[in-house]
Amino acid sequence: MSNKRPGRLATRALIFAALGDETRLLVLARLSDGHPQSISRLTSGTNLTRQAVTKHLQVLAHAGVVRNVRSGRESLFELEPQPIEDVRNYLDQVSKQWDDALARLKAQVED
Amino acid sequence: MSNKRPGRLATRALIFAALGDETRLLVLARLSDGHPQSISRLTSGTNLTRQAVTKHLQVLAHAGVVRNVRSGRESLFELEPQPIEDVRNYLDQVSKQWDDALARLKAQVED
DNA sequence: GAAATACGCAACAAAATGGTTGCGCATAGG
DNA sequence: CCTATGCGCAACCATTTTGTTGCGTATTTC
Repeated sequence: MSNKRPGRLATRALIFAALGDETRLLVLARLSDGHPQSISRLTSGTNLTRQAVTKHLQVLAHAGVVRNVRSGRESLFELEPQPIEDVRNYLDQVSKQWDDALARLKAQVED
Repeated sequence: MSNKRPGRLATRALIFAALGDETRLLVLARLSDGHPQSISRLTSGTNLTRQAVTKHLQVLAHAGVVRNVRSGRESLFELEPQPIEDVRNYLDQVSKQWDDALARLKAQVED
């Protein structure tokens, strides 16, 4: 029984990796206004080709950060907030662990 | 005068990219206890070579997520919380924009 | 129905990434 | 002093990523 499931850590790494590109952050910012947008629309404003933007969108979609909906001849993408929430909470947790650890170290020194 | 400065977006992309790897997330978790640790120590517990871990640490250091301090013959690494705070706040902002946008859309529909 | 728009698929190329091995140097400890 | 430990550097390799071009297909629009 090999565990083929990605695991939480791998999932988070995937999400972070998806966010680790300037173009994709730009796309993300554009989609954060709540309006689904087509690939062509998202392409305008970048200096890339439509296919390049398509690939970036697929990376985001594979990480679950974005969802695709087909409408007529257009392929619309909208933001999916849940994965972002996930990594946001994760970073909160890391920060908290760090703070707590520092507090403990400081208390130990002052003892 | 070309602007050589990375820019906020590029900086954030760099940080996210640094977090976008399972091994590096593991290292991060290990360092979040506040204790600086040597490369050899961080290598134990992974199935990688010391050089591989060194490269991962360099990626993290280049993103500013981690800081290197030399102590004798050991190269210690400790977590640097500021970049993590930065992207954490950024994700907060994205989430808020999304929520606000949805609220506006909903209000418009119910109108 | 013909032209324009939006897209998908595939092949390809260049560059970045993730990892290894081999080597040499510095420092700690018996 | 000599040995073991911890690192750094460089070469090298395989894979993935990032981007392009070319072409075919579906859907509007006139």
